[in-house]
Amino acid sequence: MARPREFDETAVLGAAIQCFWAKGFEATSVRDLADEMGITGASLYNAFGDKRALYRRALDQYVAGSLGERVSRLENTQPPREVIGAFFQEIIACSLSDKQRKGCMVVNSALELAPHDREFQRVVAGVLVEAEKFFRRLVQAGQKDGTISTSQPADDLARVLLGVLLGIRVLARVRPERELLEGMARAVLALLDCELVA
Amino acid sequence: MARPREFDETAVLGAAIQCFWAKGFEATSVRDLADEMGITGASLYNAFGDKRALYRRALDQYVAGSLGERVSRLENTQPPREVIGAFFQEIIACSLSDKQRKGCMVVNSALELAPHDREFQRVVAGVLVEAEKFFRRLVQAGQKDGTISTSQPADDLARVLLGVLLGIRVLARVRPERELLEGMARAVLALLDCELVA
DNA sequence: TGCGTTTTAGAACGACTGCTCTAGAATGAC
DNA sequence: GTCATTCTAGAGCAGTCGTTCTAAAACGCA
Repeated sequence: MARPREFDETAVLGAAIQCFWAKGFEATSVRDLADEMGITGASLYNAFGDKRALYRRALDQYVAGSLGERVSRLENTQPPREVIGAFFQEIIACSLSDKQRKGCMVVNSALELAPHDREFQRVVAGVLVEAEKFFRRLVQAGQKDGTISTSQPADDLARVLLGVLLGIRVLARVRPERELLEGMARAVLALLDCELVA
Repeated sequence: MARPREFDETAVLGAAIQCFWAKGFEATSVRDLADEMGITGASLYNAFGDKRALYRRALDQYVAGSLGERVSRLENTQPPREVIGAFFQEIIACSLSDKQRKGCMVVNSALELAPHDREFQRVVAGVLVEAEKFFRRLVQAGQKDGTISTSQPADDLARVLLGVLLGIRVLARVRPERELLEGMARAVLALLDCELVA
């Protein structure tokens, strides 16, 4: 019928992720994107619509490849308490090795786009709900088999795990210090092993 | 000698804070700023140098008026454990009543400017160090008089309090739900009252 | 009242923005 | 090979960006 597309969509989206992730939405120009993706501006608009739609696609692919991948890889392979510990270890490791200090693209989107854009607010909120549910499943399972403290409701424990996760992601972009990030994780994980006094 | 300035520097900085706080650095134009501040672009450049320097001044004034004010108002007026609780209550209250979802200008700066600008990295890191020290002073005092658990080192407790603070600030911009934010605070505060099992 | 200085307002600068258009090249179905 | 279609490259669009310039207005001091 017609001439087929010359580029691989997943691959060029990967390049777009790198741009948006490192510099944010506003600070990334369409020319930056086209250069990094190895296509021209016209092809970019033809394939993805506009800059905002491209960011949307890039964010989806990022989420699938980071949170999504991590959740499906870790869940159900170890006891729940260990999964939570391993999850935070991974987050800290990738935060500390992130020499460009890109942080987490979901968190970046939460602050730059979500507050002023209904669709992104919905999408980012959805991702954070999924993260919260992930923690809640693990906490509930751990409370059931006695490996996680029942002194706090599972809902609250899941919430605070999510909070510390976001805190680590923010702090790592400004103070990427191992002892700081590990101390935060250590303390919140201790909460899973605690009983209230009196 | 010469014609005096027609505007109050603190007042126009307040207007600049509102712009930068709500929209971020990149998305705020110098024309937006001049309009909101009620001065012309030329006066703005004459008085503050350039856009980046203006942001710097605005951030300083913001920090003094928010974290600085809050710390000096709350510290030493109640037992340390109560100060920490009151601090989080205030943060949650102002996050929930923030209809524009501006969040915290320090956190916003941490993500938008600090990773790519050495000076802002230093300034923001400094503010976060101050917040951490504030929490550490309170935890240490509480551990000394027996009102805060010693099951975790004061350093780690201060770190996790900072982490949850940042987490609340991020989450509130996307999911400003009372039960979610309060649950996070509830759980981390419970850690101050905990003892490890066995 | 004039002088020197510093303010002001608003036009103007080149560079860049997101985006579109015009060509022409490349493809698959017939 | 022909043709309709869809790709590519790159120039070009109007608009906005941060910043500066020009000129006039407003002050303190003599």
